[in-house]
Amino acid sequence: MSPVSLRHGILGLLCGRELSGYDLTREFDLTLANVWSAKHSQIYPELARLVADGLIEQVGSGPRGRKVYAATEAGREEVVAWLRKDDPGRELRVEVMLQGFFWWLLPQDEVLALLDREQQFHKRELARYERYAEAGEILGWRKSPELNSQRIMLEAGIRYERGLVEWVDWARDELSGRT
Amino acid sequence: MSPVSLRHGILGLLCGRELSGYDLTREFDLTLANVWSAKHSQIYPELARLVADGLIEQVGSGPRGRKVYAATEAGREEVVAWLRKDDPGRELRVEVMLQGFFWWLLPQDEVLALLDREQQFHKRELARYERYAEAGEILGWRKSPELNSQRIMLEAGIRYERGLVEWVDWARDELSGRT
DNA sequence: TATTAACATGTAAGACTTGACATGTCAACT
DNA sequence: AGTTGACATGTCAAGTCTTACATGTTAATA
Repeated sequence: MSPVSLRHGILGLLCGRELSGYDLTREFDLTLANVWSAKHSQIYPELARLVADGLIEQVGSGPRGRKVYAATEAGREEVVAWLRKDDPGRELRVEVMLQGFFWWLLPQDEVLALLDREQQFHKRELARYERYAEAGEILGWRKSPELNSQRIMLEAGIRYERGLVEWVDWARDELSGRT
Repeated sequence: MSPVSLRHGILGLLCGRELSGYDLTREFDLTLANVWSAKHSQIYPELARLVADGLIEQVGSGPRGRKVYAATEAGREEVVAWLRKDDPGRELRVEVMLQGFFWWLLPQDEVLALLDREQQFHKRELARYERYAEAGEILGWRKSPELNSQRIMLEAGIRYERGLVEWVDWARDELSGRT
């Protein structure tokens, strides 16, 4: 078997558009990386496997050896089956949150500094997402179903970041001996 | 090098309490799994490496071959250094969120059903966390700094789950052609 | 007293991911 | 004409994680 979610991520993107390995890499970096990251060193071999399995096919080529792929009918069916499967993974794996469990080992002022750092990070992410949402509002998310799904996931990101920004305020209060 | 975050997660727990491999496995399952999961098959070998590196030591034993460990001074320093490192990982890797990007491939009624499923899941998680928070409120989080850190991370979980529950409402609205 | 469930530790193969290595093309600028 | 940076594809070793295998003990219950 090949990397199951990565495989389906690639396949899903190729259901919407024709893309090269390079395009896919950028797509993962720019948008999907927020929930599932992948490097080109994983993507290229997977493309070869997907072709071998008849789930995608090369539909064109371009300068610099560029190869463009699209999902086959079998590929679309595979993605849909994946979307319908019973229990998709919901596990998180976030180092900084693991660290949080051990913050009590640091002096309080350092913890407060770390909380500031986290809040700044999440504020920046939030702003980035909101800019992106606004830009999309203008260009029109409703144009394509693909963009619509993207908008919905972007909203999840916005709420995630907003939640963490507010969480830091709460944590600061809690630490600084709020009554 | 050994699994860096796993190693520090174990080490962090052993800074607070004396625990066996079995205890650590349960601890990961019960609380840490929400941000970083680990199986016993990873934990036991890592314990051996940590002993070899002088970061923990066996401080006791019990029935059924139970071995109890605690962090050494060097181990504590290692954790603190880890907590102070510049950019801890913040990447997420959530299959169901990846799937969301491709929901447009399903008919709308199925997407609404999936959203329901997600909301139910997150409502249950939220309830579980809130029960846990309440229980802790009674028993007193402020008793130990370790519990205090745990409470702060629990709050992050509560806000995370609450955010996703509310996100589903938003998404439902968006899909069902809100004006 | 027999069975079951929880306790307890470990190993190994295979799956997945990362980071480094490796190579080469094309367009724009100096 | 030379340089730089973005485009573009690929491989490999090492690190990380999961699943299944493997074994044995202790306490509680039937």
